[in-house]
Amino acid sequence: MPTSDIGKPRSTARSRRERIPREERRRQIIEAAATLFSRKGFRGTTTREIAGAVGVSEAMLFKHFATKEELYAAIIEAKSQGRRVLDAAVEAAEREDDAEVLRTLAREMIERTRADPTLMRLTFFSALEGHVLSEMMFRSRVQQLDEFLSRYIAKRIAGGAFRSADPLQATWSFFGMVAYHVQLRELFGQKPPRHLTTERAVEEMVALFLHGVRRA
Amino acid sequence: MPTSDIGKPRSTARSRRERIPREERRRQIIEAAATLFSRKGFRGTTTREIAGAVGVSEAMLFKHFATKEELYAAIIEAKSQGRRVLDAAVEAAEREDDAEVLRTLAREMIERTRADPTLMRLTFFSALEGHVLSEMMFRSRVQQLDEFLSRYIAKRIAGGAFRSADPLQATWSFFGMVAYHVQLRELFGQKPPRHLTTERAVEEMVALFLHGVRRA
DNA sequence: CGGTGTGGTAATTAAGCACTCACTATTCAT
DNA sequence: ATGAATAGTGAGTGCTTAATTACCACACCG
Repeated sequence: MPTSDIGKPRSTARSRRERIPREERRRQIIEAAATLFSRKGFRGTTTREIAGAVGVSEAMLFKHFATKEELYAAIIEAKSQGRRVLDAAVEAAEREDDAEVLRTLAREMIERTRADPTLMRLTFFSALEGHVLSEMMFRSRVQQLDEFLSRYIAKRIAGGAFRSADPLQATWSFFGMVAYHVQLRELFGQKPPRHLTTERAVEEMVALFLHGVRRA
Repeated sequence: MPTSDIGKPRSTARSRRERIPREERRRQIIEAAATLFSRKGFRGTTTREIAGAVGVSEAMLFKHFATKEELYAAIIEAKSQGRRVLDAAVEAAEREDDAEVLRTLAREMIERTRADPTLMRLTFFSALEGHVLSEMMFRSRVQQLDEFLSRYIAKRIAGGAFRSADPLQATWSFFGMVAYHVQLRELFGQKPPRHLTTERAVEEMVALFLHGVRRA
């Protein structure tokens, strides 16, 4: 690398200064930062890395976000804006098709997390790092699901289809099965035996929830 | 603060240089570091903080552990040495008291984590930060439980007491309920409604596992 | 064509980091 | 007592970090 041209003004080929509109750069930065934070945590990710990933100088980041903290907040806000998981389950709920309600919820949660584990990892990181925004993200994601399923279960109990039980605890139990399934695979890298496909696992969870394991 | 006595040898009151035997200091350091790592992660904790928490100079840490990484390894080793969770469950398993087996496991897991969340938090942090040792810790803690319960379930299926199901998936489903319960309370700070005591939650999990929720 | 706003950079700053070194104090066996 | 071990420290070292500054090139607008 020649040192002679240090400081010289350049207007030649290397000046690959792709001029990109404000909002799009912003999105690029948020996307790159989210990926990195989800992989290495807030503290484990440097602004230099983020800038590098976007292909832009560090100073550019700080034009968009005054502090690293502020960038983090922007990510949380962007990511917690996700579509509702339960659109598909609502229809099954109207038909009172228990198995299908559960199946749909489970499949949707598993599939989404596998497709993009960023959100899950970000959620755990924030919770562990004690970030103020953790609570917000967690609520927006989980609360609506809790309400939907526990309300459905309460209705089925009232209708006599389910035995008497605490609807909220039952909801948490089911989501617990699903969440743990996802954690084992996406977080702890535990690979299940070949015969235990996701399909199969979901069916077993649903069956367990509806019938239990004990005979008669 | 007078500057005149800088560098002067001191043998007076302030020289609170508690001389403590090697092994005990080592334990102190490990304990302090474990607490800090579990609160702020490996990357989020500085060697200065650790030293401060022990009440010792940073240089001292490095007399005991050549690198921060090495200190981390020592923690993992110390912490994964914990007694087996399942001693109490074994006896119930011999009597084939299904409910008691599950109840005991759940209670033990919940109680231990509540008493000292360090291990759980450390496990999540290592998994997220992609630490090599994460796997080790996770395995030593979880594997033996998986084996115990899935073997028990397999036996009960073979004996005709449980309906046919995948024993490993059933195990994960149950531990999922318990793990999620703990995570909600200890990690995400979700406080359950007053009537949902731990006792009650455990009973509901066990009942759900054994009978399911669907009537008849 | 000259100004002005804007997308961009390179170089810098101040603090913080893991880790080291030269040295001091305390213990304890002989 | 004395001296070899060992517990302990204060003051660095070199490097990395988040954040700042000063400056540059281009587009578009009158």
